[in-house]
Amino acid sequence: MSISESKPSNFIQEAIENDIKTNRYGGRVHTRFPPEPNGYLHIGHAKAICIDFGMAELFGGLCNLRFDDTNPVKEDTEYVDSIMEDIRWLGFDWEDRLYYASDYFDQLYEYAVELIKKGKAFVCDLSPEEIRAYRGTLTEPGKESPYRNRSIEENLALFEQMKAGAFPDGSRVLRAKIDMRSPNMNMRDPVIYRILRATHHRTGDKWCIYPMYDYAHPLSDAIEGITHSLCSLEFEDHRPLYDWFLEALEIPQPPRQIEFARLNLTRTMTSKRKLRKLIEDGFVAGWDDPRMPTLSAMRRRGFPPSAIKEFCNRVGVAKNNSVVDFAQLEHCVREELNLHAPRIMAVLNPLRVVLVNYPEGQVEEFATENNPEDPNAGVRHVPFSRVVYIERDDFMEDPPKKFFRLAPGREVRLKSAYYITCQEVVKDPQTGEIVELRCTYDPESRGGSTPDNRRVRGTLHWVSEDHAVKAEVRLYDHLFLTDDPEDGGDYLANLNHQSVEIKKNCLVEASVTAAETGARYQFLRHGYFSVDPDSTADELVFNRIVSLKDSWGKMQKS
RNA sequence: UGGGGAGUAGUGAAAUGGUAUCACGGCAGCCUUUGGAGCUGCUUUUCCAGGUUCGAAUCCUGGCUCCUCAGCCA
Repeated sequence: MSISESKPSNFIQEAIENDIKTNRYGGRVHTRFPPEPNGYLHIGHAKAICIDFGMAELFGGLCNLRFDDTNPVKEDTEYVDSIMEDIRWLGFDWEDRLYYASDYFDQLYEYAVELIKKGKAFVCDLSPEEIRAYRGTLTEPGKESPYRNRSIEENLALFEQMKAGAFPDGSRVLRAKIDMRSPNMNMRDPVIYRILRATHHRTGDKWCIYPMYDYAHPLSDAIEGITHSLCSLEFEDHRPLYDWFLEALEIPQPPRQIEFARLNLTRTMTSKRKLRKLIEDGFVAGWDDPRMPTLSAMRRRGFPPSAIKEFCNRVGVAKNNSVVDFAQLEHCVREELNLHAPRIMAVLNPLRVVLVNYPEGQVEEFATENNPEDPNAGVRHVPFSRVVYIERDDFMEDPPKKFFRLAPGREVRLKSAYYITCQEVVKDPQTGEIVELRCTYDPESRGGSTPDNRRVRGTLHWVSEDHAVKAEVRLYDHLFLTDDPEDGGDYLANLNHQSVEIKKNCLVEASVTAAETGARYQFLRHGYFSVDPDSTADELVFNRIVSLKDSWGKMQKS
């Protein structure tokens, strides 16, 4: 099956197909992903990346990475590196096509001179406040600047002086001469160059004038030979301006801007300012705290990049503002990990179990499958002995009807090992807390089944006391309690104060001691976990990526 | 209230004048050496009102609701 058949079609794909059919760009498809290096990429960017690179891939075209760095006061090279890392992690490749809008500053300046010569741009001396006042409102037309009809020669001279640093910051701008009466605010003689003395992360102090996005973007696209410039919906009413620059400068085969709705997720906030506040207030540890919606956080948490890509494919491409259920993402993560994550046994809340009739000092090894979904994953051997630990939640002294696990007098299976029956519950005389279970095992049930084929309802995971290793496990939950973090108007009020639970004394199978950072496992009956970089030679630290679906847990809640 | 967009099950998407389809979620059942996974079934939809048509989610007219634009941000 080809890629185009496995994905539902969308309007952008159709538009590109049509352009190919009509030979609009000589059959070429060339897109670009244009981040501003002013912050970390988040899950919303992942959708844009998948669309930009994905469309090019689908049609055998190319996608450039271009940093849209036209505002030096906001941008930093620190972000450049993290953005590249995130895109690569998602599995996309811009090959040798790494560009910066700042690479084009000279060319962009020449284009501006050309606009002036064509009488399509002018230097305006109005202050920012005056420009705002002259712009008019949504319902009233704007007024033309008194500087609008300067001669070409004067504009040329002034613009050159702007570039040369003759004027203070903010004192003058270069504006496109379009239409102050346009109902589209973007066409009311927009500013295209401003004076700004700031050190640029790439061009240093070479420039004291910088182009605006609306001007730099279409021309950067044109310079790179971009055919389809895909962006989000809020740029829809910038499109006439995008086209205006290309037409004014008589760009042949001008690129075409197509807008799509950005991704929103339930229980997720992507506002840079608000996320920063969560960090500053110490609510999360940083931009890569596994609860954050950034790609670096998702990577640390253990989300497989393929799951994120699959998720982006599934949510589709459309023009309506939407909010996708986080469960959809979790589903993609589980689907991927179910197929590929090796299984191990880990006990998060250990309860000691002594098998009273099992010989002291004896150790057996039981073969158990690494992944029942993947026959090629093989088996491993787990050690078993007289004292094991099971999950505290897997025992109840006075169990309700549908509890299929261990209880006094009841028999259950220890996965791949033996059937055991609970004979005695040992409690702390002071607190009444259950400290130990004394059970018998059935030697006939070796490997987990008996000759008489009798059934047991429950199968528990376990670890051997003498062989298990201690680990820290971090259980994550959503950062917000409400689907919409802004519900009620205050996102801080909706914060989930139990969004992380750190469990210090977990016991995991010795087979994972050598696990590398980032390795992903399924902890049997719990969920999927990855090795956090906080792990040391002495102790592994695991992040819960996502839990397994838990029908027992669900029953208990209702 | 000017301009630009968008309205299809709870959520996201498809259907391009011809049986409203898919995924997620929820619910029920089957199966199970993971209460996982898998399988089966159910759940539930074209913003409203007119019109054109044998036939409308799709075309036309009018309305409603939501998003978006008044940075020398991107």
